[in-house]
Amino acid sequence: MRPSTSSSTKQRSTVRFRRRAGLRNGGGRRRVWTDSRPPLLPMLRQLVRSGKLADARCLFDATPHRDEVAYATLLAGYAAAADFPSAMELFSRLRASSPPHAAADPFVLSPVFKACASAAAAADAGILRHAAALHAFAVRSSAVSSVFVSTALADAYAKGGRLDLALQVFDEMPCKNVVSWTTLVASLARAGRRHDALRRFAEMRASGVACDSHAYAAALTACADAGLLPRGREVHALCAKLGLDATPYVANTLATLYARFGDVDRALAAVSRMGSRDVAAWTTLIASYVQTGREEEAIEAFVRMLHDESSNSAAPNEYTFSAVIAACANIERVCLGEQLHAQAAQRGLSHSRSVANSLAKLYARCGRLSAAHDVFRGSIVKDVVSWSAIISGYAQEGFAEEAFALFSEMRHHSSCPRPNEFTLASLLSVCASAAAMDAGRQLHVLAVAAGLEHHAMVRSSLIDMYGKSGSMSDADLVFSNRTSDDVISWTAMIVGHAEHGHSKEALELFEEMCRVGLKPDHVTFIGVLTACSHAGEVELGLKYLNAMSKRYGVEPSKEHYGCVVDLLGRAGRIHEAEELIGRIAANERDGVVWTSLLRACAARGAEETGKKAAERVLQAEPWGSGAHVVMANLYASKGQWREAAQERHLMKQKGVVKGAGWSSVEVGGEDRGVGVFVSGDRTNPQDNAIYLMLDLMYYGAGMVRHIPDQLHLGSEVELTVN
DNA sequence: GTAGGGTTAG
Repeated sequence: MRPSTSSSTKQRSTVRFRRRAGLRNGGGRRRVWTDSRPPLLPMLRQLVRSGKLADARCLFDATPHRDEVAYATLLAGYAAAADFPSAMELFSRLRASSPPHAAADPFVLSPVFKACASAAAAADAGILRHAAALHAFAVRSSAVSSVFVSTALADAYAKGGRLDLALQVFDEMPCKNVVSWTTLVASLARAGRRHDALRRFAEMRASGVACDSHAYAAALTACADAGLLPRGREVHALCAKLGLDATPYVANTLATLYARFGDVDRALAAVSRMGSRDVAAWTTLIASYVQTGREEEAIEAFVRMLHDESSNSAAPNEYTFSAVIAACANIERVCLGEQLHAQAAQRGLSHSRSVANSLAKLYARCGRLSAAHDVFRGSIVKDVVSWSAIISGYAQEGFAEEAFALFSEMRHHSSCPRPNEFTLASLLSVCASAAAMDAGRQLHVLAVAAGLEHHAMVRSSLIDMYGKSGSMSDADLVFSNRTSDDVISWTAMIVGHAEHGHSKEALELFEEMCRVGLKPDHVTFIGVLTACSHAGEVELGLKYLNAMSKRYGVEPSKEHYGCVVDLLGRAGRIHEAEELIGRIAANERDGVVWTSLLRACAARGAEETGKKAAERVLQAEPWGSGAHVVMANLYASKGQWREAAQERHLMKQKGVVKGAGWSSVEVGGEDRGVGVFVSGDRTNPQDNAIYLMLDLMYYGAGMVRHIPDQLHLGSEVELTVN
């Protein structure tokens, strides 16, 4: 081939690239092409492609004639290896040794920004200063008008947590193509602004840009994270039309979307559309099982994957370990979880953020908060998931103060992760169980500010929090303002009304929920049966219990039977209640249902059945004191003082101690907190003042009505304010 | 010789 031909082809293609890249003065400057180029490039390319960057660098350094193409090739290698320092060093050398236009070449600058983006994604906090300096250079040299350069720059800003700067770069792009649009969509979604991401996706389609599989994958991720199944279905239809639903990226995203909504069949169908199963596909499969409550199958799939590992290239990675450890967490198999912890450590994966996060969840879920805490404190980079995991761990164990302290620490942390729906939901659940509505309201404000108030997870937690704090009107306000429907929000409303004794509202909501096509779950039926119980609607309760499996496909569990046992017992239908207990699977029968029956017997003075129930309670919970107390009361109510005393004696003999009852109250003022009342506690420094106030209160109350003699509370109750 | 996407953890 004659050099002149080769050279002119090169120049034409360069001009074409510049036009496509949107460079303003596209063909304005010329490259100097040597007629007899040394065979540097093919060898360099080969070394870079096989990842031998050190060798590539030796070759590069040993070659006297190096043009921008050689620089760009090596820079691309550094970018792919996420080696920002090397990329920066090489770029600086080019700037120092060549005329300015060499460093301003989009082919050179783009990989430098890409390396920047990878470093930013790896939470390298110092990277933003470099990005800004390079940005300034790109503006001065006009390289920023290349869509390649500006896209990579915007991506670096977005991954470094400066979405504002990224958006600015996007806005100033002279032209956008499918890649820059996709970067924009993905950046917004990653920052938690999923609705904005979807708006931009719509804008992108309207602008006439042809979407590819990358674009659909980004949009589907936004749908899945925003909790928008219908939108996800629409996007699915769009990409299915183009046949893009079988590409691995899209298929995995689709599976995630459906699994997140509990539709394991569609999730599995999506995975099976892929030709071969790589690590990500295996991981998606395992994760789909986990998210749909099929943990055993998840673990089996993981084992199958390990068996395939030797013959296949699909070795589990950090994401896989995350998923399977999460499976162990859900079903509280801490021993298996520990083994996986060791396995991951052996493979050098235990310090990866995702593995650490699921380990924290595992230990927290299995009641080993200190182990969870160690994992959390031991992880070097913490993201919003790490914080949410540990906050949720404390929240689920009822440690409200610790949960809020961690939340405050998170908000003051240097990386300052934005709270998301998981963080808020965990904290709201703590507020709900502590009936701390003030804190709950503040979280509500935070949710609005973060644009998360319409997320199903947040909405249902808000409804639950207001309901449990006693304000059904606030719960109703949140519920009425909903922009989409989900089972959990409806259920929270039903349970809220049921627990407030608004049985009619609860049951009406239930019927309406079924009318709009939502499928009630087992929690919904707890609410329904509680409502029946509070209203004394025995027949209705029995009707719903029978309809559960027949009509709604929800198998009643011991909790449901327990509600109805309680209902029958309160109505005095003790025999039927006893019969119903017989319908609970023997291995599920626990002390709770027998306690319900026992209480009913006590209320009705049904001594014989009561004795039997008490026996069963004691069989199930030999350490418990409830049965003895109730039986003692039963005997006492019938004037059988000797039997009553015998029960008390029995308790003492067995060394059973009734745990101290406690209660809590929100304390306002400067140092807001939750005060805990506990019987027999003398730790409060202000106990004299508290005593005095209590005496005054009892005195006041005594003026109004007679205080029964057996309530010697004045001498027992003290107040502890934490 | 240049830019974007998937799987995970709460």
